[in-house]
Amino acid sequence: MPILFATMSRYPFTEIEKKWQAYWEENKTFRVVEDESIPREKRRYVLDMFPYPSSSGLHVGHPEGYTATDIYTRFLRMNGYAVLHPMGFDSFGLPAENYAIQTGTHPREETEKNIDRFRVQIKSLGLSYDWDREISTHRPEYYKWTQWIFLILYERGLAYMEEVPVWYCPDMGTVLANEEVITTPDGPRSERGDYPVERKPLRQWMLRITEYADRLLEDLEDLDWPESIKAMQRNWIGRSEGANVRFALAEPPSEAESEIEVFTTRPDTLFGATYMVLAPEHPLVAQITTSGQTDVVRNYVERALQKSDLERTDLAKDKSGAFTGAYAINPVNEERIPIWVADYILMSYGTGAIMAVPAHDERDWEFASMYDLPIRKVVAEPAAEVSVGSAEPGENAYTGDGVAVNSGHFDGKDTATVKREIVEWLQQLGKGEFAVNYKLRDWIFSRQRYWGEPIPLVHCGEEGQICPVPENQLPVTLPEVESYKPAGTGESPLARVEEWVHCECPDGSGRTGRRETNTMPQWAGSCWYYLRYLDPHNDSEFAAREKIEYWMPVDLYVGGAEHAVLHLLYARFWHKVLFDIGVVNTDEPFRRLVNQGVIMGPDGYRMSKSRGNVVNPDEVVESFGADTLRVYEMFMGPLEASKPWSTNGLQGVHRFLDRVWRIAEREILDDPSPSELVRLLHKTIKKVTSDTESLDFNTAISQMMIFVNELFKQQTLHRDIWEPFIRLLAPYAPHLAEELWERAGCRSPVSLAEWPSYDESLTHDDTLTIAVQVNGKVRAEFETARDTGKDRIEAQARAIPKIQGYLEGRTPVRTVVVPNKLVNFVVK
RNA sequence: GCGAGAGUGGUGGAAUUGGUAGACACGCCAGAUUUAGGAUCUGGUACCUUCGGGUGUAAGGGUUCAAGUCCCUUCUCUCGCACCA
Repeated sequence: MPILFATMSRYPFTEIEKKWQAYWEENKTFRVVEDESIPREKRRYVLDMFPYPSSSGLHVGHPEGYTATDIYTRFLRMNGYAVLHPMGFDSFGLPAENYAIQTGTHPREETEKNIDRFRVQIKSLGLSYDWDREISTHRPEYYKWTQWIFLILYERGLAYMEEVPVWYCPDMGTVLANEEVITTPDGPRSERGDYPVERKPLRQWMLRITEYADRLLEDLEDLDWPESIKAMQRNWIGRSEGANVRFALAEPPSEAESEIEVFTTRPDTLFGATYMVLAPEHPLVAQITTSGQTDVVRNYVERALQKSDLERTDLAKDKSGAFTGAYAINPVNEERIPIWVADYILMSYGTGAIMAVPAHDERDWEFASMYDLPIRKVVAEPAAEVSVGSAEPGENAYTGDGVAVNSGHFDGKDTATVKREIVEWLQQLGKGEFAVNYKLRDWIFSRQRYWGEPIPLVHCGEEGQICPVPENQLPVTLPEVESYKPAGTGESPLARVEEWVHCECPDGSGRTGRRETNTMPQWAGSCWYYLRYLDPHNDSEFAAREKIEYWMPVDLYVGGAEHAVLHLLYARFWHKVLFDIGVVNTDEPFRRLVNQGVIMGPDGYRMSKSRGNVVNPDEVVESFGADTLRVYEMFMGPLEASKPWSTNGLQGVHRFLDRVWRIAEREILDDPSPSELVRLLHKTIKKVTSDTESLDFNTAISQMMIFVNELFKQQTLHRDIWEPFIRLLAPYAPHLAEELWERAGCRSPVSLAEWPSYDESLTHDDTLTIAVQVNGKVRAEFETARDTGKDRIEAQARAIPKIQGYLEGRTPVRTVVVPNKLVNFVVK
């Protein structure tokens, strides 16, 4: 299916675009320096999510966000702002390494090649970046500071090593974070590369992001971010309040293991706990299982551990479990309740054990029904009569709030009160306390890969004491290796480079040490890149304090929603750590966030190579020009909406720019334009100004089209409207605007010209149309002067013969007059 | 199931604080130009109509002089999370 068609254009866009790109580059038109004479409120930091330089090059999704920020940046610049608008590359990552494993070429080679190609492509779009600030995360000058930040985390106890069950990918030979694993019909797989992954306990570097959970949650409040993204982050952090409660074992296997601790959000239902459940991985399972139940339990646990996560978490499947033979004592009523093991309880959440209250939890209800366990109602629905007789379980679990029943001296109290009082009581008994739990886990930070930042630590001496590499020895650079394949031992390829691994301990003791061979995940470099742009060539600091003060925080951050949780949460976490040690000036990095929508293929499906519906921006630039691509992508619809690509729509935009070109072929006259056109210009300036400011680019373009259509109908062209129009067009179609500006004899570049202003009085028409309604239906219209008085308008409306016909013989009820809009006669 | 967002012509989409629904663009129709096609230009284009008008913003109800916009109920779609105790 041909996506592009040849076009007969008389507008020499290729020539124009090359010319002005060269001009901007030579003159460093968009270079920005910290100038203290520019007041704070006239500085802006407008940021794009930097790309991973993949081998397939730019796709049409990239120009969407990049054009949006570019238009906004150019607009601000023309309005006298100093704007920091940088670009760089997130250049560590798996695809380059996988390619290296296959071909033997150094990932750096492939990466640099891709970066060069990306840079050319990005420049061909006429984006106004300050290229002097370009960064790439794989360069030692950059990752020196990524390592430096890691050491801060390490020194503050936020990085630690632990043996954890992790997702291990045999094909890639590496560990992945939970977030990098996706559930598929074929079981859990890696997000990147789509390889199967499995659970395996391994020693890993972890980052204590959970320590920041509350702040990451609370500080979302004040951010100007899409509600959906905030919701996703809240959900991911998953804070829930409740209590930890300890149940004594009826027959403890040992002194040390005499109780089971559970987390519950419903301590008020404690009297309804009729059994307990342990996760199959729970360490107590083996200890407490009675001899008679050993075989059953062992079989069950083995089966459960072999299940993929999908099987285990499939909601549709029936619950399963096994009785351990052991009993626990409910602390509130001394009741003996059975302890089961079941895989609907996850070891990774809470304490890996629960008290089951089947009457008030759907999952427990289902399980209890299946295994015929007792169900006791302890919360009566508020509407129901609270009596002993109504305290029988219904058809389903009742999970709402209500009034306590069957709960000893708590009977009759409402859920909120019981929650509080029961925990206070448990506290006195030493059996429990209030507790908060999070879904958020600590971040598994190490990867057994080559193409990432080496973790700058050395394991020294016999005991393997860990010594950080001091700042003056950073960066710890990647050694050359013979093979990029993982060591196969669960270690990275770096482990095989003996001369690199063996080193002197950096503490100066002369001991020998072994370098940490794990590398950081791809997220590391992108956690702080927005700070490096501030001061990209500084080799004594990650960024100078004055420069941070000058620009931060980021005023507008635009990128895809796919980074809603991971990148944005990690970056916020690192930023808060940097804030805590006092090296950045704000506790949040990105004040305002906007997600551009996905551009779908012309067939309405997500673009993919296999579907063959991928639109290549290079081809669009070649056939229609970068300005057409820019304006079209912005004209498609609201920035945040996902929308399908349309080649016809693209041609429509091209036609618009071509018309502008043909208007420019007229002789420019210095006498004034017809007043109607001047009015239209002022309306256009007003609308384009406010729409550009609010990122409503589609409607701004529509207004420019209206203006051009009108101007096109005129036979003449006057300077008084043409120059302001070119300036309006400049952020959108910068190449064309530069060319027209030069041809109009103005001083280049228009990119740095002043944004046009408008005269409010010229944005309104002198006469306008008033609609006349009878009982809310429009029956007539008439023209009248602007701001005509209410009485006069009503009289004019009443004088219309047709309206008289409607009013005759009817009783007037009231008349509503909205000045400059309408008259509504209400009659009976 | 939970959370977030969205339903407007043949299509993408416009519509200040409630105030003439469908801007702009695509597509389509007619005409001009052209040897023809393409390109370009002009005009038309929500639906129904007995040409008076009537009906229309997912469906139903409500508030109001007036509802795409506010409220309630239902349905559908997209995205995210998903046995989180």
